[in-house]
Amino acid sequence: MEEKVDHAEQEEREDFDELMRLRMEKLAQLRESNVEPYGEKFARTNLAREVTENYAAFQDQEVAVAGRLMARRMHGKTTFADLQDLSGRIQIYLRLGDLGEDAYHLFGKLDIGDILGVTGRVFKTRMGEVTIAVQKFVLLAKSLRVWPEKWHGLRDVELRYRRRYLDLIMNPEVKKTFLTRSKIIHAIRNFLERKGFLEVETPMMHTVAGGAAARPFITHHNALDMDLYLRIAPELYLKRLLVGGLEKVYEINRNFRNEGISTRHNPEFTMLELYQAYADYFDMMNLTEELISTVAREVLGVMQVPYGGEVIDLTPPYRRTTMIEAVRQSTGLDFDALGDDREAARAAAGLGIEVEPGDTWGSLLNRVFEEKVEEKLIQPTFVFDYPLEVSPLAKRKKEQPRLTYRFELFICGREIANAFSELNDPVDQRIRFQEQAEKRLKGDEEAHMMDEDFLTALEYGMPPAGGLGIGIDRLVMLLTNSPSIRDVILFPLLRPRE
RNA sequence: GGACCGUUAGCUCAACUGGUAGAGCAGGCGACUCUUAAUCGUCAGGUUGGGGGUUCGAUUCCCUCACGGUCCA
Repeated sequence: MEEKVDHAEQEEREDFDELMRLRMEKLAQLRESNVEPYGEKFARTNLAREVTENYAAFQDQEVAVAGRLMARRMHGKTTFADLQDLSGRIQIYLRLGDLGEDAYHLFGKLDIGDILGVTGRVFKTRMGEVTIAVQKFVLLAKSLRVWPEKWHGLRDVELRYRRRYLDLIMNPEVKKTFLTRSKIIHAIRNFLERKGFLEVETPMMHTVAGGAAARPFITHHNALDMDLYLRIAPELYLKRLLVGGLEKVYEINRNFRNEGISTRHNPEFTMLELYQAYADYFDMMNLTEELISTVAREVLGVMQVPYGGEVIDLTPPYRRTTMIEAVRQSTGLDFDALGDDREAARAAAGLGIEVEPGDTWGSLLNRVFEEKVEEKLIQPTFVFDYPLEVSPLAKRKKEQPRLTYRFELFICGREIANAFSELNDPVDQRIRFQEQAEKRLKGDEEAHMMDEDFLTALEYGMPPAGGLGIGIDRLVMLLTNSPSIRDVILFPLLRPRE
């Protein structure tokens, strides 16, 4: 066999093994016989599933479908093969007599993974399978790589993430999960649209990383010669829009947090945040219930969803409890009865909680809740009235000033939503920032940064408002019964190979 | 960051207590005009993740590095 120039170049590639070399040779042979291996537009008439599911309508009709060659069964002068497109698979049937010597021989030279367009008449085989008797076919893209095995598919978790495109083809449930994810986000947008919320986009690159307790990623702007932070939350910009009179706004977009990776954390993740002027956190509870149950109904058609070993009932209303009450029920410890930080420290230590020097009544209440209660909240539960110290952007509770008008929603022991009556008192907000700044000075890298520009906005006057954040990835995990956040993010962050 | 588990052919997996690295699928060649994990024959395919050590001999035991998974922080 004569060496082709491009072929020789390709051979120098390290990952160019024997099997790929064979496919490159086929590619050269195709071009030699005037068959272009990378075709152009193909006018398909139907998706595979439309044809297989409506045989009565398609019987004896001519259809044109396109897809990837996933299996081939050759019997001398006839061949069966499976073509897979977005909708699913359909069997195709080719006969030497129908196609002629050249075309039939060409089909024999194709490989699993090649993308084809076929035209033919729909019929049913003796075994009852809806099949296209191909009259002509065209090669639309030659595949140079060997595809995973047809029966066991692609199992290797690392390869599934690194080559998600293979995962999507080989594992139908993966495609289903991401289609569901898309429907969920679509349903949320529709819901908020109906409620009169305006979708906005706020900066992803911040000069002050605010709105959450988290370490940011740092990047650099060359022309301005300054460091910028990838946002950890859009909160402070969305509230500026409340000052600007937009009244009901939301954003669904990425946040970036420079933290560890786990089954529940990816460094970039998708968050819904919304703000409604003249509302409070109880309005946000109602809205949260309505949103989640509406999405479940519209996307899944059911209110009971399996997750892990549990069945979660998303039918509103959800259980509501204060944090103090939740802690009392689980541990018997009543924080209402604890007078000061020292008493709280003694009581928390009695529960086996490790008490640190700077701990206060509020920080200990939060810690006891996180360590003793959170994981037990399997069915949807609103936990409200969070301690002041851990809620620097929430409005202080009038009759209990160590608490705030804040709640989180827990499902399957995980935080799904976080909301408050927004702090709109600029003087109080400044004090909260100053307290956070002190924590930063003491080495707490997750403490909030002082944001003068945001304070300026508050000083102009922000209407009282309810604000809500929902972690979209975690919601999708719940609604698709996915154990890892990597199962609902198409390209989760991985260290590069080699 | 820590603990544990994993990494063998393109893919999915074997290989006992340390003793010549195998199979299926995919691939090449051949046969076959309703198969569907098609079938039959035949051939080829390996730096056992990288490096080091112990040993007459290492996929196997030890150390180390890389990547991934699970749990914990």
